[in-house]
Amino acid sequence: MVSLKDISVRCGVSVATVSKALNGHKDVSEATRERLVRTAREMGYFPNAQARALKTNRTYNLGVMFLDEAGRGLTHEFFAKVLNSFKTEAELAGYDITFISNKDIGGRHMSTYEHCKYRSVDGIVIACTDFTTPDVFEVINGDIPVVTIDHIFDCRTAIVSNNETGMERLLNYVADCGHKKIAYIQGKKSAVAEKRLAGFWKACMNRGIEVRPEWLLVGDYCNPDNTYQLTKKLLKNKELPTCIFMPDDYAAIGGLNAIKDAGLSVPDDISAVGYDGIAYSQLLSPKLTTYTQDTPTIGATAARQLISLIENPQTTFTEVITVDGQFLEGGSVKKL
Amino acid sequence: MVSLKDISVRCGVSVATVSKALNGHKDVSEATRERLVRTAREMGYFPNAQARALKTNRTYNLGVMFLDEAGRGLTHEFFAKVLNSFKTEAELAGYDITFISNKDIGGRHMSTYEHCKYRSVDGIVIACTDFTTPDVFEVINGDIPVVTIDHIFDCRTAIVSNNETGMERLLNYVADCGHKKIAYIQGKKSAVAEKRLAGFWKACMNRGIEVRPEWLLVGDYCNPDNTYQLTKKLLKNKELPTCIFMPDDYAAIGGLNAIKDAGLSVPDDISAVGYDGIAYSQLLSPKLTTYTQDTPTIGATAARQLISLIENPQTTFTEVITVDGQFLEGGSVKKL
DNA sequence: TTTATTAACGGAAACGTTTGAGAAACACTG
DNA sequence: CAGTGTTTCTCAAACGTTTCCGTTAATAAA
Repeated sequence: MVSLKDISVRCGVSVATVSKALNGHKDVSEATRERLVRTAREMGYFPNAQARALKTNRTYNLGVMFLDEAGRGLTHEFFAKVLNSFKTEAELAGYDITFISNKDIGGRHMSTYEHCKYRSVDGIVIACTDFTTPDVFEVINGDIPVVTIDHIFDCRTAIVSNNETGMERLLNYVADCGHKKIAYIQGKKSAVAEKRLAGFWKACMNRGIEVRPEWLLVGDYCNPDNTYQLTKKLLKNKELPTCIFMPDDYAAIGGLNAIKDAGLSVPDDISAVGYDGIAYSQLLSPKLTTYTQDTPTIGATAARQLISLIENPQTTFTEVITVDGQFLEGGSVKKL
Repeated sequence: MVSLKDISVRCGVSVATVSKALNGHKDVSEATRERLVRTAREMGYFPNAQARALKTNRTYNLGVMFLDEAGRGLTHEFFAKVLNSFKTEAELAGYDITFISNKDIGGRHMSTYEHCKYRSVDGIVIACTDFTTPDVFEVINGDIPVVTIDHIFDCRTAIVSNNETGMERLLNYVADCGHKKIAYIQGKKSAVAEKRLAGFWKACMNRGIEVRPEWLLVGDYCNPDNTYQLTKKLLKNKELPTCIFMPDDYAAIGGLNAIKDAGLSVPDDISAVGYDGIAYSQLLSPKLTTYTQDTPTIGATAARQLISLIENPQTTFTEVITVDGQFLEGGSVKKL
């Protein structure tokens, strides 16, 4: 690989001058800068990322902390989509991304935060299903810039999906369709689950809809089997709800199967809604009525905020940014 | 961060000795090694990855080149699953992964290979839908260890799914069920598509099944809309096939919808099979009969091979490793 | 006792950058 | 013309490692 030194000997200047010219410093004449930049290009020069990082403590690497209890990781569609847009936006600014996690390296255990230090990432984005682990706390309390997704910590920037208003929107639609007997299967205890439940309650109050405790179940996100079981249980009640809120689109598939297996049909006998707006949901028939999370914006915003935090530490304030999703009308809710 | 120097002053030895002790060199006494290792642990020492890389030209970073024409990236389930197991296996050996691609950084365009050089990755895994791009060739012809997934280059290790025998297995099952009139929608031109088609032809020959040209269509992988259209077209034929081979499970959803929209039912009126064995396929009703690709093994094998190539360049030979999948019987094929 | 060998450790250069402190040259001010 | 600035460039140290080579002391061989 061609180094600064190679360019400097070719052009008869010092290494320092080449470095400054390429980095746009002021104390180098326009003529020599132009000459140096040109030969650098001709010789196919690229800065050595390691050497640069060693000097500047800036790696142009962003750490990505993705963790879900099921261990689906990248297979989790929400994560995958957010990561995809995060990555795209980060690369636009010259950053690459590195997955960080706790791991054993050379017999020595390394926490996630230690992993970050080891790799010297410039910033970290956290998107976990569980934000209460020691690993998360260690990162949050560390001195590396952090943005979190769908969870709010004090003094840290957070990008959150509008889970509360999204769920309100969904319920209002269902109520508009004339439904009054509504069941709700929520995902596992988490900030997201609480926000959605809050939106559900709030909207029910507003619309004068009674929320029956026996129709309020706690299950898992992204777990069709679990939702299948819970839906089955729900359908054993004396009085059936006319509409079921599924934890999310993917889990909903299990719920829909349970309804079908019970000899009922969607939406004629019973209606259902999901959450997320994943691609699959629109391939079902009927299409699932759901609320799409704006994953492209969430990921891109997270990247922009994180990079701003890194590059302008003094002028960037930690804040909570809410990203609105979009209601998606399918055919899974019957108009009564 | 605590450095080798910090440890050396604390213990009253030279930096060189600390380095050697921690790296398990022979010329340091057992007593001092033990002492140094202990205090290193106490002081929370971790090697500085940049400095080490600068000296050794080893970053313990593996480059991942994922590219599909649709730009789905991580959202592509096959890629996501392979990457997941690749990552897990790599981390076990102390490697992290970096996504590599061609990009513009600081006004200067960087090819994928240049990106690799810039980041000094130790090895590269390529999993693309299109292996004929200049970017791929540049990487293949470069001097960094490479393994490819589902595509074979001369003198490069490849991990390939058993697309040919997998498809044979699938056709044999369908033939066993009594089907003789079979349609086949293949994915876009690629090594994978060719292998599968070869398996299909071969098995048809063996079973004495006639392959009619009007039942042989070329479409896209992972594109339900496209498969919907093609299936619709297929169903307009005078004589209908009794079974349709869809490009893959995900695309199959579109195909199944087309069948349903034509007023036909699966498998009573027409049978269908997919390929891949994605989770979603088993949530359909009827469950899709398909052939599961062993993504965990593919990813893990790729990682192990790549690391072996890096760490034992002399004893590791480039080879083609075939990973077998598994036939998955659903209910989408009618027994005639 | 002398010599050769080995074990344990230190010195110092090197990897490719960045950057503050200075130096040389020149132009301006009063 | 002395002093002051400005522009443009070089020097050299530093970042944290690794590794070759040299040194010392101790031990084994002769």
